[in-house]
Amino acid sequence: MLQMERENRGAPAGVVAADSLESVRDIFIRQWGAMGSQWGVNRSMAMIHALLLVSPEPLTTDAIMAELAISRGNANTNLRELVDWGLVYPVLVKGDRRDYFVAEKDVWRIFCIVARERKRREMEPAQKVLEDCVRRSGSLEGAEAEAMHAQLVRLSEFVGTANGLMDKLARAERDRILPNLMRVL
Amino acid sequence: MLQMERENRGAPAGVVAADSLESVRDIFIRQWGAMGSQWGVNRSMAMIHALLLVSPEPLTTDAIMAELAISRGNANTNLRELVDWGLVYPVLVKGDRRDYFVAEKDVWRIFCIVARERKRREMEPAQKVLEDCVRRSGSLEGAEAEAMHAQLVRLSEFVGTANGLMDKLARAERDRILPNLMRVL
DNA sequence: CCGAACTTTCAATACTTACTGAAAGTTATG
DNA sequence: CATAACTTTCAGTAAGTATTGAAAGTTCGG
Repeated sequence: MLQMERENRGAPAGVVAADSLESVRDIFIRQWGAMGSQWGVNRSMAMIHALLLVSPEPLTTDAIMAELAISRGNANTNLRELVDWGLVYPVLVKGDRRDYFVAEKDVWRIFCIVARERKRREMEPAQKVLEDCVRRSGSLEGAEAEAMHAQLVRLSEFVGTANGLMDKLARAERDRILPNLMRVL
Repeated sequence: MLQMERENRGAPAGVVAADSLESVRDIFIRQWGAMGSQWGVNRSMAMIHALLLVSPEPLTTDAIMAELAISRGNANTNLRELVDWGLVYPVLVKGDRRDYFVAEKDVWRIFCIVARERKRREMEPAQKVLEDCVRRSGSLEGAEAEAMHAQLVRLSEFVGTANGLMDKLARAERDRILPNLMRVL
C-alpha cells in the first residue's frame, strides 16, 4: 500500500496529489454524482450507484451513509429506487440482520435497464401524446389543420419506429447484436 | 371553420368537449411542454418548440408570447437556445423588421440534432470521467484496486463504443440506415 | 410478546432551476 | 443622427426538487 503514503499531502483542498484506491474511488463517485443531474438522476442516487459499481463487496446502508456523508432517509429512498430499477440488488449476509446491497456489474445489463427505463419515461409518454393528437386532428378540415395533422403523423410514426427498435435493442443479446450494429453503421 | 363552433362549450375547466385546430394545437403544446421536464428540457422551451413544430407559418416573438402566455425574456432566451440547437431557424420576412421563427420540420433531422446534443451533454462527460479514473487506477496494486480498475475499464469501453455508434447513427442518412437497422434488430 | 436492531416515512428546510418584467442595448429608417 | 421598433440582459422572485433528521413502523431473537 505504498500509494496511500503519498496521498494528498499539503495540496489545496479538493486537489489530489497522487492516487490511492480511496482517492480514485472518491473522484469517480463525486464526478459520477455531479453528472447525475445531466442524466435526470439525482446526485445521491448517482453517487450510491457509483459507489456500489466499484465495490466488490456488498455494503450496508450505514456504510453507504458514512462513505457518502448522506442522511439515512436519503440513502434509504435512493437505494430503494435503485433496487426498483434493477440496478442494485439487496443481498442477505448470513449472521447479520442488516440489508446489504450490491450493484449489477454487467455493463450490457446496466445499459438495457437504463434504456428500458428511459423508454418508459421519455418515449412512451411522447408516443401516447402524439397518437392522441393525431386522432383528434384527423377529422379537421382546412389547409392549416391538415398541415398540422400531417406533421403530427410524421412525428408519431417516427417515435413509434424508434420505440420498436429500442425494445428490440434492449431485449437483444449483447454478442448477437453489437457486431451487427458495428457492421451496419 | 365549422369546428370552432363546437369547441369547449359548458365543459369543466381543462376538459375539451370537441376538437378545433386551436384546441388540438393547445393540447399538443401543453402535453409536450409537460413532458419537457422528463426530457431535461424546460417547459417553456418544449412548448415553444411544439408550437413552432405545428405552425406552418413563421411566428414572431410576440405571437409566441401571446399564444403561450409567457414573458418576453423567457420567450427570447428559449428561442435563442432552440436556434443554437438548430431545431428552430430565424427567418426574415420582407417588409418587417421583426424576427420570425420556424421549426425544423424534418423528423429525421430533429432526431439527429437531439441525439447529437444528448451525446454531448450525457455521454461525452461520462466517457471523460471514466477514462480519467481508468488512467488513475491503472497503476494501483492489490486485489480490490484491480477489481475496481477492471470494472472501470469495462464501463469505459462500453461508453466508448456506444459513443462511436451514436456518432455514426446521427451522421447517417435516414434511408440508408433505417432499413438496415430494422433488419438487424 | 418484549425489547432491541433495523427500516421506512414525512414534514420541514435547503438547494436548484425557471420565469418575470423593467431597464439597457441595438439596429433600421427617415 | 434622432427616434422608434425591436432584442437582450439580469436582478428579484417563484416554482420545483432533493435532503435531513426525528418519529413511527417493522421484524427478529430470546
